[in-house]
Amino acid sequence: MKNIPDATVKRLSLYYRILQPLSIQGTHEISSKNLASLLAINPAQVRKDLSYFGTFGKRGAGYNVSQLVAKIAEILGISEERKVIIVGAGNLGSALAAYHGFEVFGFKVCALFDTDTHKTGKKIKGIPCYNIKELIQFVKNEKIKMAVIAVPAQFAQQIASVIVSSNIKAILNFAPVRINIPPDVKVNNVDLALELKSLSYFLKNI
Amino acid sequence: MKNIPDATVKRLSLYYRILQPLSIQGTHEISSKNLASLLAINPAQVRKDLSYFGTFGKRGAGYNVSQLVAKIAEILGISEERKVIIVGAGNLGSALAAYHGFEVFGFKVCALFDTDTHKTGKKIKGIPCYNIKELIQFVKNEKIKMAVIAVPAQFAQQIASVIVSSNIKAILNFAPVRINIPPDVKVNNVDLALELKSLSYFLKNI
DNA sequence: CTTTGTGAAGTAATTCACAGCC
DNA sequence: GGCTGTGAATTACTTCACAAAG
Repeated sequence: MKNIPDATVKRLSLYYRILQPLSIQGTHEISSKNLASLLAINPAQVRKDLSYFGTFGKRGAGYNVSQLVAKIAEILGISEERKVIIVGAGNLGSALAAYHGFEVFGFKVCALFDTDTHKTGKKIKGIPCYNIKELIQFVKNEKIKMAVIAVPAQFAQQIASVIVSSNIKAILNFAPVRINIPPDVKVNNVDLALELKSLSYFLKNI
Repeated sequence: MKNIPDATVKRLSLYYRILQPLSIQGTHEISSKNLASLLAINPAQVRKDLSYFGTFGKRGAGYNVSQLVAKIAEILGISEERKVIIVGAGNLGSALAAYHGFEVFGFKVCALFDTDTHKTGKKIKGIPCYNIKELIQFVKNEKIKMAVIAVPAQFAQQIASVIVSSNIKAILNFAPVRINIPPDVKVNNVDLALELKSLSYFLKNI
């Protein structure tokens, strides 16, 4: 497979989110123009993104919605449910545990991990919380493939190392530091303060 | 001012986050090479980013750390504290309210807004929660310039409209939908399910 | 010597524009 | 007529490479 831009993969998610409800409510076909206008992007962008993975459209008509939904689900690997663990059961971690956005889109939060003995051994928002010492075994038993880091910045690196040694290859990092990981592990960073700062810059320059 | 790439502005935040602690612990100077290696990026990138805003370095020596910290703070508009409101006092909203990452970087969460009368009129994690009807007046009185949207997808657009009519020009949107706003308003989207999906794609293609 | 600042070169992503098909 | 698929053109971003300065 060719090198697909990261931006393309993220847009596929957006397409899916638009198309899935349309498919359920019975919309048959959609043109790149219509889909693009729903996302305020360029129609050629939509066509090019899809063309990386094959040719799904009908000239003169557009794309079959339900076919396209199935195809994107397959491309993104969200046909089956993905199990996720969250490390850090503080404010952010437990909010994420309870966040329904994840399950709606096919991700199941299986467990929280923390070091605080006031939290471990209990359920938080319905999700069991374990000690971080149990992480590696749990990941192995439950065949977990994805982890979310929601610990304070100063612990992020050591947690990342534990996660990597558990053989997880995909990490969503909320800690406001860049973490060092082997090249075969993918990290997506969600950096809240950074987003606010970039807004702040915008405000300064209106 | 020329067109500064969005990526440059976001990197400035990263530079700031590295430099600020260095400045406090007394590091005098830093070269673009050193700074770049701390972020695993190219030294020329650092120099080019900074050069958009002026010439701050000393040839042969590098950059004065505390000067640079002050300069970046000024560029990003984080010299003064920025007041922020959060709309939506559910799991995510209240977690964000309690998230210390914001205040550490100079943002103060002044209020939460919700429609649920079980929440309004109370304090949540120490932050007062008001009814959304009071939003416009509050923003005016308190001179709020930034808002965070943490409501479910189906309400995001109408909340965005309220925020826009309150004359706020910068929005951080956590709802998993693209919201339509006038071109003079800046929206940064933080899309958690999207980040997970892009990880999922990565896992499929190892 | 070292390191900056920056035009020029090189990459990557997006958009155009049109041939080909319905 | 309408719309896709895609090479070509454009735009945006990154990296190189070197003159100028300490």
